[in-house]
Amino acid sequence: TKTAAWAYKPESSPGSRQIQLWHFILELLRKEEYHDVIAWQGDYGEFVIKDPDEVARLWGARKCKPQMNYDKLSRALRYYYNKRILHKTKGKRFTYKFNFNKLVLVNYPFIDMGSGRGVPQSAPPVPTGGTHFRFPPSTPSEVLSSSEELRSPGMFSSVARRMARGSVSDCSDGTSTNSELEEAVGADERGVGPERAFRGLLPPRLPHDSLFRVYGGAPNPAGLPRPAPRVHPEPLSPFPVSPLPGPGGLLAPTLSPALSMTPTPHLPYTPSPSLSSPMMSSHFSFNPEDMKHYLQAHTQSVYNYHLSPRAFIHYPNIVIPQPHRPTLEKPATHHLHGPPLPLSHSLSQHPGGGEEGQQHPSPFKFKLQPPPLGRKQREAGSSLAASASSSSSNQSSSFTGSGHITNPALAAGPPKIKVEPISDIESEEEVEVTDISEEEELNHNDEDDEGDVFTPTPQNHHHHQINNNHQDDEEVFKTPATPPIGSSSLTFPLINLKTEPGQSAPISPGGTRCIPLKVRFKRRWSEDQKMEADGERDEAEDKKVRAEEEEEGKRKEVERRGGEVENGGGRGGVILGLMLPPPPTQRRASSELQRATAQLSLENTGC
DNA sequence: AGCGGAAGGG
DNA sequence: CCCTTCCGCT
Repeated sequence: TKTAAWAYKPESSPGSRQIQLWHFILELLRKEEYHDVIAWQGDYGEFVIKDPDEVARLWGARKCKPQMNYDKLSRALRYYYNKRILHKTKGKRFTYKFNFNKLVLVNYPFIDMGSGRGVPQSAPPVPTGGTHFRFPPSTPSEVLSSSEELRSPGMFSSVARRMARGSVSDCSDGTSTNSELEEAVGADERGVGPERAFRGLLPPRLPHDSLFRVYGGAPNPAGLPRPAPRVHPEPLSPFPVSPLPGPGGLLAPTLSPALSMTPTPHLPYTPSPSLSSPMMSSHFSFNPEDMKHYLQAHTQSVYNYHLSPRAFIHYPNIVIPQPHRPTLEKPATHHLHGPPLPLSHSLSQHPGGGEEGQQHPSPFKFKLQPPPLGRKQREAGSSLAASASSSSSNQSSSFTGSGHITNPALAAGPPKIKVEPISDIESEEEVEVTDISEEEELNHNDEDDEGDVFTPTPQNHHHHQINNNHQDDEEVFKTPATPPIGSSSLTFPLINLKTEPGQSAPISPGGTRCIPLKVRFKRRWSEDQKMEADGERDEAEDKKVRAEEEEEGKRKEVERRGGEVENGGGRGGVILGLMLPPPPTQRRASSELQRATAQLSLENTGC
């Protein structure tokens, strides 16, 4: 369809037969068995290929390309740069970093990347950026774009089943290494399934991740007896689900990095302080009330963790009560303080609700959004003037075009840029999560976040080198923004919630108000952008990157001027999963739903 | 080590 | 589209 079709295709999803390299990488990353080969290391989303040859071998095995080697594999990885799925961590050998800014989970119904076992509950959905946030379709078909298999309503099981199996094995010889396979499959059969899906998939990060866990409503297929039990929320965890170490001793990161935020970007997972609040009911539903609670909890957590204001989720029309905090409290971002507020927000599970209706969980798939458009000139060696004709103007760019906002720099004719992989923009409709802009270098702490700060455009001065080395410093995490409200997308009624302009925005410890979605989105990208912008930008001043940046820059401009421009259209990101809350009618998915998460592994057929 | 163009395959 | 293969340049 118009939108990044390929991204939505099941084939692009984890678990699909046609595995994509990045899915594969993620798969390896989540498996402990491969920790000596490839593992998360460094910054958030950063991973190191410890054994390039082995990774290449595995990849080759999966793709049945015996001739695969790191040189080739790395070429493939480099193509991701343009897609913005990955980027290279400069200065670190064999180290790449996922641009989770661009990756967002889409439809991940219940992703619990948490501990395998337990799985608790899901968290309320956090809209990730898009301008139009859409709630989950009632029927799977809506969710699944076009896949035959996925489309059918009953398909959940089959899908789950398929997804459940996966392994990284060798083509020819039977060297298969799928350790989890059986387990997963077994689980699936029992109706459990997907919950473990993302386990280990992402880099460990802060507790907030759990907050974002989504819960979609998918129930496990027919009432299956739920074997194991869920875990309760960890007492110490602020959110319902706490990342408990998996059986393997590994803890499973829980959510998509894209959604997570953390004050401290360290690899090692650190247990979070506990927060549980009475306020949060144990179960989360997507009705306004619950939503409110959720938001409140979130807000509170933000406070508790001294997170940046940008972390506030802002749902339009919903006013989030301010957490009660004794005085302002720690504006500064230091370590967390001791006694967290109790916040519990476990989600629901009403077992009883009867067999839930059926909601089929949507198998989640990875959605990719096309990279920014923008650089499409390139080909015609000379004539760029007539560009309009040749290059298609994208819709998304449309708004951009409106402007007169041209950045001088941008205005300058972009040199040739290769469009190559960049897919064209997608339409804006859909669940796009686009519109996230980047920029902002973080000045430690939020601060300027407020109105959108403008991006430090590479105005040229060469800067420091790009090593990201110490970037640890900081990084406030960015929160996924909430859906734009105005958009028609909201399906459930939030309207009742009152909103007051004044109050609508939660205030950060520092007194900062909630920033507009757009801004927030922008912020989300900032981290990477920061790196990229500062670093890469310097180096790669000209190049495609530049084009992209420019585009973004324009966008920003627009935003700035226009204030909140609603649609953005912009660039998209790859979405790992977007969580869609269940429609009001079908809520209560409960635990079963949670379990609905599918196993991501891909299958490796014998070649 | 890493980058990215070019061509080709499925 | 998404690599895979080859390759020259840094």
